[in-house]
Amino acid sequence: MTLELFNTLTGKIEPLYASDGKALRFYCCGPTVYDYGHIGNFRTFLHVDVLRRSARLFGMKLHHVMNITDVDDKIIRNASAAGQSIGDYSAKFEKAFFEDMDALGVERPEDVPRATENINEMAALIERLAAEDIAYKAEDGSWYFRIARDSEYGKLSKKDFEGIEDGARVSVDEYDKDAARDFALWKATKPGETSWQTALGQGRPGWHIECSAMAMKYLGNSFDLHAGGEDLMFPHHENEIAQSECATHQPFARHWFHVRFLLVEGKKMSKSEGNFYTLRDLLLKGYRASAIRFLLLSVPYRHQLNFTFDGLTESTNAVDRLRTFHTRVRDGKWPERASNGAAIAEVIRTGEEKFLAALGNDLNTAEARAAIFDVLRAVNTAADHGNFTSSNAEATLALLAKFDSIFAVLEDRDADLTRAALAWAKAEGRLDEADPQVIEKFGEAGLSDADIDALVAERTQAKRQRNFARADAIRNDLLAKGILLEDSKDGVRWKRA
RNA sequence: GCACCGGUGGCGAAGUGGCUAACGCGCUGGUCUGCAAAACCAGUAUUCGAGGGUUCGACCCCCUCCCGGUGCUCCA
Repeated sequence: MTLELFNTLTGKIEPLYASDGKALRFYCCGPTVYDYGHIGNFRTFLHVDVLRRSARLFGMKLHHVMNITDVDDKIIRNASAAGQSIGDYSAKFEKAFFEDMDALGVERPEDVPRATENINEMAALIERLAAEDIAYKAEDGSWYFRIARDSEYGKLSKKDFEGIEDGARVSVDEYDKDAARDFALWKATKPGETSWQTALGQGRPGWHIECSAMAMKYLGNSFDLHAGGEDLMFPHHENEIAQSECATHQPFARHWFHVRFLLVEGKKMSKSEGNFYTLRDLLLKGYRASAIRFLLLSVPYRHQLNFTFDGLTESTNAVDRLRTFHTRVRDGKWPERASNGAAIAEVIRTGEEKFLAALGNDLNTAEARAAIFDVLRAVNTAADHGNFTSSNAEATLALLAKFDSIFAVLEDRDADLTRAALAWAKAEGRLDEADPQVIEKFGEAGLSDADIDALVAERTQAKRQRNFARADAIRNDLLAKGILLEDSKDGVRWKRA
């Protein structure tokens, strides 16, 4: 079975493979750490995570690189407003970014280089371009890329630049450029701004050059795949290609992967629309990290996803069903033999085939999850009818492990993650942003697991004495506090609703 | 304005030129239960934005229109 992906560069679905026969070398444009990440950012990183996990499931080894942009205009502006050095300022948001990625179950790339630690590589790359007069220095000391020298410019975004007159849209002389579309490689700095002394002069790198320099440093001049949000296609990725290929005269990335933007409640997410959410905002409202992950993955990466609170509730319920099912299969006592164990074995086998085929077909996560729910229903039915054996259970658990190696929602870390978000809000003096019910359930005054276990035991005792009034009172109290009880043959299970 | 993407049941969302239009959530009835929850069973789109066309046959191909979204500028 092969993993095929749409390639923006060619406009076709093509097999993904490691061209060096060893590891899939891929680069993903990482965050600019100037603020907390929002769910739009995370949709991209989540789908890149699915790509990475799928590549591994299809047998590939990985060398995944993601940069951290820790110097840029916004960081400089915000750090100075906060009275901090850009190093301290960006370090705070880099840490927060990875906490959020962990909360969402996103794996760490193999290498995560920072822009500020690769200034020399960037300067060296610009010098190579300068040697061929493709890069030129403007009067203010900034360096630009001469687009006129790149006949292939626009091949990724398929833009037609013929009709666009130089200077028609931007005032050229403001930027001291030879042509309006020439883009900055190196920015001369204003006094007081953080800057680096290099052969290019005193200054700081442009945004695009970062990714070219770091991608090639870790992955070589040519590598397998480059990923990012759809907005990066132009100009960022186009410029990366131009710089890199003009410098090395070799193809840059073979395969380009772009994740579409999401909508929030039907509109583009923006602060002015009031529909802008960070992960932390949602956790403080009481939504679970696992539901957010599942929702963001439930629509394939090339389709627009409309993120809604109803959708979040739906995903919460769907994840619950999967977890309940997983627990049932794992903890149940299943017989060695059953009259119809072979039939369900076949259902599990075809379910796995469908699951892998769906992922292999341009990462169709919607179909992949449907395949798992097909198996879920069939197994529940078989189990209810005594047609489910211990070896069927093993096969089901193996399939669920494969499912979870992509979706990563079965393990329940939600309550801990919500508590961590509350602790953060408290430390930042932002506890007022949390839903009061969330504070009640998960805050320091909330019930601990031990408290709940004690109440559950008391209820079991009451039930044994047929004191149903007391038993139901305990159950209702717990429910009011967001704890849901489930009686079963094997005892009482509880979960946080 | 130019370009691109989408419009499938109450909601979300797959999908294919021809088998009963996946799957999830929700809802209704039933089984189980002291009652619930979980689980299961049954039901929940004669129909895929509208109108034309191509075809033996279209939700899927072509044209027109309507609606929503996105890009063309910093943005995941």
